[in-house]
Amino acid sequence: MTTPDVLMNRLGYLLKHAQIRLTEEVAEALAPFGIDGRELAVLTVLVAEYPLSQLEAAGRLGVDRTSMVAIVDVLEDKGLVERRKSEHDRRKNIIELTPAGQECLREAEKARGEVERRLLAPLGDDGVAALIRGLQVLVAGPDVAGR
Amino acid sequence: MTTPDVLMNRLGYLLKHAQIRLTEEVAEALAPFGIDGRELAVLTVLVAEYPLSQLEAAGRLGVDRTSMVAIVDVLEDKGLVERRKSEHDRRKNIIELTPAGQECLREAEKARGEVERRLLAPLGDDGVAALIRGLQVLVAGPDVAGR
DNA sequence: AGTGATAGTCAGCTCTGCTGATAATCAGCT
DNA sequence: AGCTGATTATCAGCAGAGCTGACTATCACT
Repeated sequence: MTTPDVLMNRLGYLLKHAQIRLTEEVAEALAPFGIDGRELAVLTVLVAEYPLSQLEAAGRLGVDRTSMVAIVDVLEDKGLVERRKSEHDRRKNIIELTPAGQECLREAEKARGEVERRLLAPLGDDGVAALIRGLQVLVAGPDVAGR
Repeated sequence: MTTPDVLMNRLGYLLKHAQIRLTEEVAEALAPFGIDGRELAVLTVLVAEYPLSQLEAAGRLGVDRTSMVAIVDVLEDKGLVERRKSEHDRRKNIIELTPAGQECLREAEKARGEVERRLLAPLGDDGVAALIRGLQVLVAGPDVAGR
């Protein structure tokens, strides 16, 4: 490792490369299911208290509404989700998991969890909790501090 | 915040949005200096035990050699660094900080540090150390566990 | 009926990062 | 010295992700 110490304490460097590493490992683990981490996140968020529209799903994931169009296109081509016009508001596309999508979600989520556990194993439970907590503070600002 | 809890524990979501947030805040803090976080990282890494070539700098930052060309172009246009042919190996471009670059590095680095401290303040010293440690493990694999 | 807002879609732009090719230079071998 | 293969910087071009702006269909309110 030729990375100098000064970089190993820079938050920007660490976040960027941690994400690269995680994305690679997750992509490898999800390859057998024919999806990537971004698509799995969409499948995950679709299981909610009520059926979500594209815009609602996009909002929960923090992606753009126009990006969601392409992602749903791909997932629909793969037979994992279906678009359905909402009966209450015909502007909305309700996105529903197909049975294949539910199966894919279950299995892929299991594989993703194993990757995370493996990568974080050296940290121990306390270390993992502290990492998650730190990232939550970064994402949400100080509001989340009291959780 | 409409983000469901299930996402706030997903490493991928947290890493991505933590990086987005940090990039925004750092960009704002660095705007007065006319550089962004990526360029500041290059300036930082140039201060080393010996003068670095473009390839060496790229290696330390984990960016591609072809990307480094464009970054150095920009920094050179801004008058912060200068390319100089190595005398020992005329294939290499030695990248040197100009006086303006050194001044910019000092001030910008101070501003970046303040942003990080502010964002991480709710965590306390122990929380910050645990976050850094967790990210280092993610980046470097389990080899770093014993540090 | 009419007006303004909302949801989905599409075309097109930017940014980043990468591959592949090229020219200059170096190092090792004969 | 000459030849060969590797290395450095550069450039053109491609792919992915995210965004803006425009358009259509639909809704909510008056």
